[in-house]
Amino acid sequence: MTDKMPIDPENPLKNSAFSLIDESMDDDESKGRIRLSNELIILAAAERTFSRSGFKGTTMAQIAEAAALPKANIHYYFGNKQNLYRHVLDSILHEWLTPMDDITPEADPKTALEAYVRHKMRMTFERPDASRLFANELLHGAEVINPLLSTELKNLVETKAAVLDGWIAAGKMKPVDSTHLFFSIWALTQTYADFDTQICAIQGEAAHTPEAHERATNHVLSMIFRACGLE
Amino acid sequence: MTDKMPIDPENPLKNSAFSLIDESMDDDESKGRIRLSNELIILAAAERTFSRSGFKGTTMAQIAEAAALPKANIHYYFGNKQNLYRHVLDSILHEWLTPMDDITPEADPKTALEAYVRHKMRMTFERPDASRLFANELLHGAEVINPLLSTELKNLVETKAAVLDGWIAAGKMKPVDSTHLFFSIWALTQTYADFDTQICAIQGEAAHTPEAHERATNHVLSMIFRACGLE
DNA sequence: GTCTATATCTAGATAGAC
DNA sequence: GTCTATCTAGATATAGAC
Repeated sequence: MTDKMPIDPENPLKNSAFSLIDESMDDDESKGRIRLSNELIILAAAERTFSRSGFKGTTMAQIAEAAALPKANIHYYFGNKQNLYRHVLDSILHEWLTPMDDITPEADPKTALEAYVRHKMRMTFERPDASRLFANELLHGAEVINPLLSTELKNLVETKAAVLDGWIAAGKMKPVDSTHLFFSIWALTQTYADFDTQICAIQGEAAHTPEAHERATNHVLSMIFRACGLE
Repeated sequence: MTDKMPIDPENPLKNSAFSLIDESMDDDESKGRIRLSNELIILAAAERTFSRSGFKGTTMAQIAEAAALPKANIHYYFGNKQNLYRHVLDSILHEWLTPMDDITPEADPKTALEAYVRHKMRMTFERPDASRLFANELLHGAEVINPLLSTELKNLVETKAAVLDGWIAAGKMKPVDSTHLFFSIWALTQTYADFDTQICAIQGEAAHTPEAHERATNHVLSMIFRACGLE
């Protein structure tokens, strides 16, 4: 399974079932070129800033500075802080909840799990801010995304856990608690973004080199494979 | 290894090497009974409130309400918000960084790791607010505790990783990346507190029953044992 | 030692000139 | 469509009565 193809943050599976935004005014045609470009700049700046300081900890002035735009423009484009936050979360959600697609009854367990874990690790290293923003939202009760978690995510996990149970029943892998295995995969992978501070404190700046990323990926893969008796 | 003995939040290993507080005015004798009692009430209220809403998201008024004391009293006892936060973090740190003591060269790998994992899982379920507060601090760059992480914690992990490497060299367990194994244990255990919202969304309120706690503990133990070839 | 009343400051939001 | 100047709400912190 390749580890090369980078993830394009600007193309998160349009028309996904997951969305926090009410009016689907996503048709880019109706927006001016400048507006569209500025919105993307603001969203990127907001993701970085919210990620570092949380919702309350972030000020509109900080976002404006990060976007190199006057503060009032942020309000002009997104109305208020809450609404901007929802848009940022929405742009992350698609990517976060979709890479499980590889896990199907017909797939080979080792190949499918490796693809999934590698996908999660790549997201962790390429978009750590997105991971931390999502983590922060969960950590504080997920007021905004809870509705989506208990419907879409719940269904998704139940479906995929059933696939794992099928593999186990067919003797293709060792018995594991399939639902908890997903919690474990999320925990093992996302910790490299969410608690990067701690990892850096222990390993130093070297934790950010490609070699360190590969070492981490191999470790996590090994954990999952051993858990499933796949090596 | 027993899973029964509860952790006493009011007795976190006095005289530990880890501390964020400058003046060691911890000698309880010099403080009035009322002051001491009120300080504990405030610290507990602050832990809950900071945990739910983060540092900026928490207001002194919320803490005062949770402590059932007038707002001005919080300032009277702790001076300002920052200082109160440091005290709360300090009271958590001891517990967080010490339960690795069981991991010594002489110990049996399976017994020692099981004790450590069970200890972490118990803390996760008994003091989820403390776990989330710590997670939040890391997530946002650990401005307050970074100094301690890159000294005390770094040393601790290096020492304990060497113990694991010794076990591996002695053929007592399968080769693993010992440093990353600690990251994995922390991630696997703390996820049940930090991302409880997500787990609840998937498993429902049943996630909070003793049976669910046991199921989670067994799953995590199994993950670690299989990773180390200990079952 | 306790708490009410208040000063001060910060940040979200907007009016209105350009 | 852009941005300066300003309003207002709400939070930290404290002065001073009890």
